[in-house]
Amino acid sequence: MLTTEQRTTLAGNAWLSELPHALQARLFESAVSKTYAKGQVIHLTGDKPTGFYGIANGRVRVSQPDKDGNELLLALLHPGTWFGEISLFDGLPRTHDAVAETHATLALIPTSAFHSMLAEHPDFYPHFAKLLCARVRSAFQFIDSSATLNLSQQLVRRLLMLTSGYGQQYPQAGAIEVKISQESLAQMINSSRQTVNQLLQALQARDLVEVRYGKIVIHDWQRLSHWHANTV
Amino acid sequence: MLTTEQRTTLAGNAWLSELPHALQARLFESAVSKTYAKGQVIHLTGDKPTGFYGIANGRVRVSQPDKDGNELLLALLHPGTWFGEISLFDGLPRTHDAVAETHATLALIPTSAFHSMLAEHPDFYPHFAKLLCARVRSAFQFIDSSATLNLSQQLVRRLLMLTSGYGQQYPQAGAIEVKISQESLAQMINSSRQTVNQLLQALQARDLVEVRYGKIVIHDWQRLSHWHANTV
DNA sequence: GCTAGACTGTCGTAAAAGCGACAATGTGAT
DNA sequence: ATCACATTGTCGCTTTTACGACAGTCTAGC
Repeated sequence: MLTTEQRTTLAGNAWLSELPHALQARLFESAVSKTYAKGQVIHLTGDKPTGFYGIANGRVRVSQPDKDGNELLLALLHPGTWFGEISLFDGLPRTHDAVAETHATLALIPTSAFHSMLAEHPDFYPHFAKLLCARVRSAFQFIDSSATLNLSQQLVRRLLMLTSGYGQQYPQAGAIEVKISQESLAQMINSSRQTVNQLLQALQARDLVEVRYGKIVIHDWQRLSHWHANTV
Repeated sequence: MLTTEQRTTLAGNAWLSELPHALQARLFESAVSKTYAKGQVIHLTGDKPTGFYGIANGRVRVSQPDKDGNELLLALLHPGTWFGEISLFDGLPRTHDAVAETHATLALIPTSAFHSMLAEHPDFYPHFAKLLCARVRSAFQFIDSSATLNLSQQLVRRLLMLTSGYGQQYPQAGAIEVKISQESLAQMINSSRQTVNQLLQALQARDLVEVRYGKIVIHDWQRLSHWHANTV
């Protein structure tokens, strides 16, 4: 069972808040509350789909291990974000690892409950199709723009992408801490640690980010986003 | 109306060929045949959705104009490929331009016909969900790997991506001609014309591609794909 | 509190890629 | 057939980035 507070958080999501109330209610009915300890694995690349997850609280890292065993961070998911729908619809294995970065509570809608819900209410389908579309659009935008950005722009875009849940999340209100080393950031944009350090220093000088030990703090997501849009 | 030959081509697609016969038949029923002259626009970025397209013959360029007005090629679609489903499901404007590269015949399933088909047969939904999932998976794979590839690998991956319809197309059997200047290719991987020229020469020396005036010829897609997989 | 290990900041040097220039070649229009 | 124009191939030179090295700083765990 989910608490009222958890439901409020889960409903405060761009996609879910626009769903008809009947669907929202049905989702919450089917949801099972699961808690994860810090560092606990939610699912791994290659796992069979177990269900559709919504984050009630805590933070989830979505990543992939690369060939050298390093973690390649794809997204940092915040409360209110739903994920895991892809494996649910095509039945294929998970494409990424999901790990609880902090102690976290997730709403899980198990595969069977999910499918029986859709069987009962086929009119719910279009809403999930829209969610998938949002992911595709977000990903295509990323691919298109990777052609024209210099390193600094790529770095900022990665930071924005990491913290915006791939087209689903509302931008976070307060400061966002991205726990990632400069080494890992460098890997993500195909660059070197030293160069990333320089770029981050430059961004910090403009008050766009704060560079800390093992993490980047984004105090004003909107500001960073605007800067990115205007320098492209 | 579509000819039998056109139907055979349209059904020879990885996604469509696995659909239940009832859905295939229904798609063909709703389809309108449209022909386009070489260079004719099918739809532009920002257009309202008109329907779901399948290529019966000819070749379609999917691109976006960049800020300098240059064409940023995203995909080269071959007979048997279906496209345009994203705007159909979320009702939002087109994300790309689609232009007939050669004289082309397309099957168009108009928006209204598409939606009434789904209203009548909600059991068709999962199949379209799978198509969307394939796009998402293909795009995510692209994003993940862009972190770890050097220029040459990025170039090859773009060529493969351009010619594989973003997770939908079977690899083409014969030689594939990618009509694109080295200048445009350079733009796509954030590099310079001169560098792309060197990289292409190197690939040509290994018989992986043939460099011609204004185009790249891929004689053996599988071979290029294997080379790419093994050098990562 | 202390300590081991991880991370950051900043050198200098080496390697890679960008970029202007220009000759040579292919293509489509007339 | 000719011609204008786009594209390629290949110089150098300049700029950017990678990479090794090392000192200083932070954090988690005991």
